[in-house]
Amino acid sequence: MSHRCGVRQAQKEKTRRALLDAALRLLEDQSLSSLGLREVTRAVGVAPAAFYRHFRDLSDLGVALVEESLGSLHHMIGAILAGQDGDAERIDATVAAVAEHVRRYPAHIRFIARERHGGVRAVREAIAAELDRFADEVATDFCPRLSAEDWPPEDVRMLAELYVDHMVMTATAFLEAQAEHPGAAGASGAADVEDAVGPAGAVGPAGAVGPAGAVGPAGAEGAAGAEDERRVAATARKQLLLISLGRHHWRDG
Amino acid sequence: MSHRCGVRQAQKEKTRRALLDAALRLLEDQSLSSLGLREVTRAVGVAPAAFYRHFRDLSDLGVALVEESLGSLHHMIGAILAGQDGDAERIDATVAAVAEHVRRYPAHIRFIARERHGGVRAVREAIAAELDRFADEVATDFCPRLSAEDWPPEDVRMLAELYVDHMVMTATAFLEAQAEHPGAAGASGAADVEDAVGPAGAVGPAGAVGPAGAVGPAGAEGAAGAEDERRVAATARKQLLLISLGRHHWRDG
DNA sequence: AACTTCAGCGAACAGCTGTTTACTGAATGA
DNA sequence: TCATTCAGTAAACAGCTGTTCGCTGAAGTT
Repeated sequence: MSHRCGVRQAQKEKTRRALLDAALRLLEDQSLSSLGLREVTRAVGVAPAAFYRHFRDLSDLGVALVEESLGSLHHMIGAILAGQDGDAERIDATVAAVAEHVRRYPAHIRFIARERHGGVRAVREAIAAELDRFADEVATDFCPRLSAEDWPPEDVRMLAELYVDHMVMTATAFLEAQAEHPGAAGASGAADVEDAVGPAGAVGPAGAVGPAGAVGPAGAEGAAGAEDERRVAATARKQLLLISLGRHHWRDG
Repeated sequence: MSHRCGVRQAQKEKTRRALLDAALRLLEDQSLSSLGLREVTRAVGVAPAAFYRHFRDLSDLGVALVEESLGSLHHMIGAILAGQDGDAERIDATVAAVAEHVRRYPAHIRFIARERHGGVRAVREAIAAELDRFADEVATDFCPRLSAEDWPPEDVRMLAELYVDHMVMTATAFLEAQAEHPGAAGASGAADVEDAVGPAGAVGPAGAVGPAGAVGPAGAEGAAGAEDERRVAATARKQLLLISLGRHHWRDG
């Protein structure tokens, strides 16, 4: 038995992905501790027992979703901090990047916002650990600029945590602004779940239950939503500007 | 029928309180959307059907909890903003007040943190509305100082939102710091639930199930918890100081 | 004293939940 | 080619859920 074969592992990964995507979609309307195992398998079209081939628990699935959801954000932040432009420009780029990220993966950041203080301990701790790593990253990326001005490490850390928390806050504010006016989102991030059943491939009652697709009429009504979004962006920019202002005068006394 | 009688209304209010308290206690370990109606009535010791005499839904109970939880905070903030001391002193007083409030009513602010982005729409909206009122209050209390420096109202609002969000963040940080090391909390806020059964007063299986009291051994191990709490307080103070610094230089550039 | 109100009761309802069991049959490896 | 692995199946388990029903008896009213 070679440890990596191919077709078999690929099909398993396929239904694993389907389970994750289905759970993420169901979690837009409820929280993880109220999500049912059968609910997820029913949405995918597999037997309830199949779930245990991939996850021990629903909280296990939740932890996997955490790494996935914050992993995508992880890449974004590196690109932003690399931009060595002026103060205001970097702020603008940051806010724009967060806005686009929320527009592209709404379910991911909704999940993070909802479960950060949610009812499942393991997921809470996973999110906290990942956000801590985020703060580390921000701190080390800011350190070269700030240590030259005699910033003690603990103050750098304090600033980094403020930035990370503010980023999460801004992201959820964008989410709420967009949630009230659906608008037209691009790739919803969740691949189609059809024919992920597996080898046995019984026709079964898969997908016949109801909650398959059905995103909505998707009318062209992005007017009010765009305005709300712009208001959130303006507030976030000003808040970051104010923080930057305080940062520049931090070591004055 | 006089609209206020006495004994009858008082007993009804008594079990209503018991339901609210029991729900708040159960919500320390799970989120509202996973809380069961029977779970609450069982904890109080009443029949499931009795629930409907007081609330239409569990989300209805949730909205009631929101007003109660944030109402207590509402009083605190007025006292803080009344203190006209210097910048650093007001910050110290604020952080200390938040810390004590969290120590006194942990379940309240845990509920707010958990359900602010939770799975129940009505509760989310109630919390958002109440936090908006908070921001209004902060803005109008800060306005006399700032409008003298030509602050436009929208900038005042921006600052107020930053303060409110930071307060919520600080409160949840305190909560997590205390949650890891239980320590000895004062009044837990939840009155005893015993003999709130009602007129019929059947002996029944009330409280015999298990989750009645049992807070824990409550050993004297407040050392590590106090240190974490002090660290959170120090960070919060510095962040508020940095924001104040930015606020003073806002109208310069 | 007779009458009305109404908070709480017990019982029953259909429907759902997580988990275990023994099984099947395609992909894999010798 | 034959034996093995193992992702997925159907069925059954006990237990729980929200909600509705008619009833009871103390509190309140006239």
